[in-house]
Parts: sequence; C-alpha cells; structure tokens
Amino acid sequence: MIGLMDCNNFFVSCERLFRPDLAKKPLAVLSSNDGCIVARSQEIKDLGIPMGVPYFQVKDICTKAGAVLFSSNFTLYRDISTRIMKTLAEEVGKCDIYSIDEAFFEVPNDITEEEVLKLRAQIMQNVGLPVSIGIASTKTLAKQASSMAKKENGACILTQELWAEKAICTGCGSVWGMGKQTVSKLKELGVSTAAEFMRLDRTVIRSHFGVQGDRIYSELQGVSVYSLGQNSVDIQKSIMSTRSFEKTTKKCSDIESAIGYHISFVAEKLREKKLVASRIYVLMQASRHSDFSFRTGSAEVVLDIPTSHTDILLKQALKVVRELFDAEVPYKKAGVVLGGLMPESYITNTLFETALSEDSEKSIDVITDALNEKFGSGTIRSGVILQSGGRGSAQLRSKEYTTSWKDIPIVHTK
DNA sequence: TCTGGGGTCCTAGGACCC
DNA sequence: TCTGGGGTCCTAGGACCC
Repeated sequence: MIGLMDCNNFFVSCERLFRPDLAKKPLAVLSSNDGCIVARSQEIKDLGIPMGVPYFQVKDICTKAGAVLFSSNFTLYRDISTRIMKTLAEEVGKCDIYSIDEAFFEVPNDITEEEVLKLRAQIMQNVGLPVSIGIASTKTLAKQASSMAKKENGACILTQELWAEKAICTGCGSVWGMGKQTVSKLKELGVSTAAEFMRLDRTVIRSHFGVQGDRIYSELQGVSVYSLGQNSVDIQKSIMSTRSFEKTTKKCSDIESAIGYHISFVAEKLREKKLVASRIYVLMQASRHSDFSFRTGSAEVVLDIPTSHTDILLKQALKVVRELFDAEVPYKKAGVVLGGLMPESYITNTLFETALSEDSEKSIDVITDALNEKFGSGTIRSGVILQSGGRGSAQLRSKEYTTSWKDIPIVHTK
C-alpha cells in the first residue's frame, strides 16, 4: 500500500508554530508582492475566500473578520518542510517527496488506522505541525484518501470497497490529475463523478484524454502506474527563478539587474547540486492583464558546453535581455529557467572549446559560494548589479525563526 | 492602484536521416 | 497523372500539480 502525508494548511501552520497566539484566528499567507492569497487557515476557508484570489478583492472581508495576514516566508517553510520529511523518513523509510508539504511512502498492506495515527502524532511531537495521512493501493487513491483524512481525524485507509462507495459522490475535479479542461470535456460526455468516469469505456477515455486519462483510469481502479520512488531517482530537469516587480518598469537596466539576480541565484543552486546547465531561458513580460501581454518576450540560448559558472550564464542571459528589450513595454516580471541539466561530471568538450574547469580554489564562484554559505545567502554576488530581482513589498513577513541567529525565538522562564 | 512562483509530462509538427 | 516507409530528435505549447 502507498501512503501520502500532506501537511494541513502548510504555510499557515508554519506561521502558527511560532505564533501560538494565532491558533484560532483567521490567518492567510500572501504571494510575493502580497498579491494573492496562497494559503488559508480553516477560518479563512470558512469565510468563503478561495485559493489564489488577488488580495485586494477580498481585503474588506478579511478586515471585517479580523484576519491576520502574512507575506510568504519561504526560508521558514523550506526548513520546516525538511524537518517533517526527516521525521517521516525515520518512521517509514525512504520517501518520495512530491512537494514542499507532501510525500509518498510505502506501508505494509495490513497497516491499521491506529498505526497511521501514531505516525501522525510523531510528526506533531517532533515538528509541531498537523498533517493528514491517506493510505491506498495507488498514488492517485492515496491522494484521495488524504483529503478524506482531512475531514476526519487525520488518517484514512481507503480500501477498494470504501472507494467504490465514496467514488459515487466524488466530483471529477477533485481527482488528482483532472483539471479544468478535463472536467469540462467530461461534462460534455455527461460524466461528473469519479464513479461515472470509472464506468466509461477505456477506448473512449484513451481517445478523448490520451495517456494521462488512461493512467488516471488505471490508478482509480487500484492498478498502480505511478510507482514509488519514480520522482526521487531522476535528476531535476530544470531550475527556475522568476519574480514580478512591485511596479512596472520600462528601463532596460531594471530588467538587467533582475536577470542578474535570478542568474546568480540559480547558478548557485546549480553548483550546490553539482549540476551544470546547457539551456538558458530568459523571460521578461508585461502584466498578464495588460494590453501588452501579447508582446511578452522570452528566448532561449543553448550553450555548446554546459556550465554552472555565474559569469558565463550571466553574459548569455544579458545578451538575450538586450535583444528582447522593447522600450514601449511596461515590464512586470522577469526571470530565468535553466534547462538541459546534467551532473557536472558529464561535461564533454567540443572540438573547438574546452570546458572551463573549476581548477583553482580562487575561482570567484567558489569564493562567493563559501561566503554566502558562511554569512547567509545574498551576502555577496559576482558580476551582478545587485538588486533583489524585484522582491518588493513584503512588510508582513515573519522572522526566519529557525535559520537566522538574530531571529531565533527566546524562551522566557519565570 | 492591486492579480505568485516553481515544477513535470505529453503531444503535434517540423527537420532531418536512411 | 504518377510521388515510400520507417525512423529520431527537437521545439513550442498545453495541461496539470502544489
């Protein structure tokens, strides 16, 4: 059987961990630039505020309800996530980490609800966050089980018999892998519940929904197609860093500065993971909601020799920026995506060029990485006009309670 | 006025090969 | 008028996830 652990209202729970006074208060976390609601406490959900709405649209409701808002604090969330995954791995063995707040793992077929609850309690004991755990025969059903667990005591073992019963009142939209498009296509076929979907003819599914639909069908029948460990073995395919500006800009230097920030950030990550990249995708866009959205620019450069050197990546990316830049466009967002990733040991020279080797300990990248490691990320960057990449207002950000000496909570005794 | 950021996988079509 | 069959690799775009 496959288990899925899913943290409850993850970002909100992280914030509450260090603010127990907010335990019962309506609490929401905002996206960068404090633009959208990206996490909601139960109290906020009960107000009917949906996931992902622009904050300004629900500001009045929030104020009236006395809601507490936080800017997102990813440094904190990542650290708490690491702690949870560590505890989980200690309890169940190897985990397949699916996202910042979810992981799949294997459990014995005869696991009992009592044992699942014990696992849940252990995470609460070690880290202090509430989680839900679903158990079923496939990943898709385990997802289903974990959302059922949320409505109950935090644990749910979904057997095929129980699923057959629940599928009747499960909307297709809540099945993992079925999004808006699929749901509306299904509707045209007169299908709205998981049970109805499972009764469709397989060839119909295959022709309308491709392999993706076919897999969901198998998984819902209890036939596993997404095996465990699938995700964790492969190396990552891309690394990206993008961010919206607080205000739009028409200055090329602003874009260059932001791209500089993003490149130095992803290059550092690359080196940390001992990877190199051969593709640099640069994007610089106007607001999705503006008249200029159709003029958004993005372009890709392919490197002959993959690299993780900040200066090489930066030089290429800035060249793209200058080519794409259009003085009339009010830019709202910029970013980079590195692709063609491979382990640095795989680098091959070309006939005409030799890969730059990290031959001396004096390499700028080595020095900056060491300084940043020691004194904190962003202490120093090479070859970059130093700005935040557009990280604008985030006045509501909580402290880095677990990763910064100055922010460590103080315990008072009487 | 204000609308997130980071990922994966699949498909169709083009360019190319013998 | 007639114009093969079997492939690979790459890219852009779509759909989906958290």
